Amino acid sequence: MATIKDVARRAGVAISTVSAVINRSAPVSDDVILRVQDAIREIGYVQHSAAKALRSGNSRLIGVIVPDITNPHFSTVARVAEKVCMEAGYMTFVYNTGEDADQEMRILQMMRMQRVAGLILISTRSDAAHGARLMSEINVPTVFLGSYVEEAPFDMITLDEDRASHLAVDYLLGLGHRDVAVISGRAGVSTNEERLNACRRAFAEHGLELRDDRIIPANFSQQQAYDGALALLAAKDRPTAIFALSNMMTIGVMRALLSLKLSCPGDVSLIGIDDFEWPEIMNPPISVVAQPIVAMTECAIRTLLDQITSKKDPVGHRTMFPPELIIRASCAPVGR
Amino acid sequence: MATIKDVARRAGVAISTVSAVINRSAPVSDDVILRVQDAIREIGYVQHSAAKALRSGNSRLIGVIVPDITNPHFSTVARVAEKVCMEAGYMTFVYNTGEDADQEMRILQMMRMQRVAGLILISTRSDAAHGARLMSEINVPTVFLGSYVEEAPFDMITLDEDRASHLAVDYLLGLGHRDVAVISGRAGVSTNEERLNACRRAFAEHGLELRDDRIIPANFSQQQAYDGALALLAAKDRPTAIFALSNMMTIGVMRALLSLKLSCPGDVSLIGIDDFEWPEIMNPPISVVAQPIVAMTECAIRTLLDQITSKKDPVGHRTMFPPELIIRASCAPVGR
DNA sequence: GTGAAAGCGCTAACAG
DNA sequence: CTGTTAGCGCTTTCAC
Repeated sequence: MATIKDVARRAGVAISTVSAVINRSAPVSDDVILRVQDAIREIGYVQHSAAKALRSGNSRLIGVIVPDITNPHFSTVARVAEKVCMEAGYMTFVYNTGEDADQEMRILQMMRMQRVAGLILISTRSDAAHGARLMSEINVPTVFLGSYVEEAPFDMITLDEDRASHLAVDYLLGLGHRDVAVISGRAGVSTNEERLNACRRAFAEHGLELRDDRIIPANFSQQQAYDGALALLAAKDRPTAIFALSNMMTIGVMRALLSLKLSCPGDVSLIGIDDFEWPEIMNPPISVVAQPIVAMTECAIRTLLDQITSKKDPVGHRTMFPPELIIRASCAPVGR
Repeated sequence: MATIKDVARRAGVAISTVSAVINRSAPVSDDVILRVQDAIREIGYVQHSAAKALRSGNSRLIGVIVPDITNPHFSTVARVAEKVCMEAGYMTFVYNTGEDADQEMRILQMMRMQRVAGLILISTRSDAAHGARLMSEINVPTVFLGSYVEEAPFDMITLDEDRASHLAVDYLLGLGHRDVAVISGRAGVSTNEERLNACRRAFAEHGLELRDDRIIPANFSQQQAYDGALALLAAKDRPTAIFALSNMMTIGVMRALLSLKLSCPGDVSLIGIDDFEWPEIMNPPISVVAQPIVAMTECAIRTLLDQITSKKDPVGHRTMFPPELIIRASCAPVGR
């Protein structure tokens, strides 16, 4: 492959001049710029990122770590991150943890080997012990997206989780539901804890209580939500409404409803957090509390890029985005 | 950041010894291995991929280029590629073309800058002119997944497209349908051309003809399929069945059916290529011709890794995977 | 404006 | 088995 040296020889200039032309890092006469550009085209020269990164100490690589790219929520994150980063001259490395903390650490290690300039992290756990491991493995600007981790004082971009749960619970209670079950995500993940605690608070504000046996843990997993909802709905004291704290779990509940031939919202009302791309083709079109994930991702990348550029330490600042209640056809007044 | 030099000093050995330990590239006494590993741990040394790549001429990077990661079909590709590559000690760069040929070229350029060791490519076009551009931009082992490109003699892993269309058309005709519309993908993409031509053949084999005005072009786009299906279905001579040549287009047709309040399969039968992850929550559960995308992706990566290792030129060999007809609730005998 | 030269962190060849 | 050394391709002083 052609090197910068070949370009210099071909254009009849010095190596440093070629570099100056490529990077616009020093003034060069128009005539020379043209000669160099011609030479580059003629011999098909392409910069060698690794060499550049090695010498300059800047990889211009951003790592994006998500639980599972197969979840539409996270593939949107990946797509937006790619776009915004590319516009800023960075490339993205998107990797999946599969919700596994060890895998997360392995990926972090790879990101370090690649000397990424920054990290967007959707972590697998939020506890302090995990934060400590994270801090020992991360030495670049990082921003948390959606969830955050104790003792890891990076900036974070999240949904207003409290408001998200309130929106759903208030809606359900307003419809007259009193026996509501909550399908909850992974214990120890901030997203889940905040949503769940907000549910408890929302019930309390109505003088009601969210009983522990009405909280069905499902680890953010579609399958576990299905299993949990199946057991819940097959019992004779089934709830009149279900609130699922994430998109995949909402799908799991829908499947349970369907396989039990229970009508929704006739027999049971259902609402979830996270919107779906084509809700109208679902049976039934589901009411949700949507999060503005595109805007959140853009904000996360911008925040990260800022931090990389400014080289100032993060302060653990949290930016919250407002959720939106979207009413479709999956909830009805109780006893209808 | 610590370098290999620091490790050597700390362990009291030569740099080359450290390298030998890290890469297992030369025999080293157990005692020394331990000392080196301790030193690595103590000072938190992490290999510098860029330096290693520069020196060794091997980036251990694989580029995966897909149309849109937001499409579940392609996010599965990304996920499987990541997994298989990681097991083989490679990292993946997943990038989206957005079905845009210029963007594809831009990505290819970036991949070249990164000196990727190989490429999995789902290209935006299949014509010879595009093939020529591709050949001038690609200088590493490459395998096409799903589609292929004329004049670009790389190995390819695809579905048995002929059989896929036959499965769907034979099924529909067997149900008595005679007026069937086909929602087709992007003209000039091999996948689409092959599926479409196979449709024509399948009709002919039944002594029927697939009229051109029953082929609705929709560029593999959900929105265009929706628009096309809306016009098609609003007309008074609407077809009794629709065959959509990809998952997103199937969704578009479903939305059109729903917004016109047409019953499926009561008024119109619908079948598509590509399976959905939770068909039961769709309204109605859709019958499809599924492709074994996980196995296909694994095969593509293995083929690529083989080629990288063996350093022998690709021969343009095509491996085809069998499609499977999955009957659910979206097709009924005509006139029911 | 241009050119020479040092060196980023690493591998691999070679001499001990 | 260990140590020395020459670059991989590039950026970046610094002298001209």
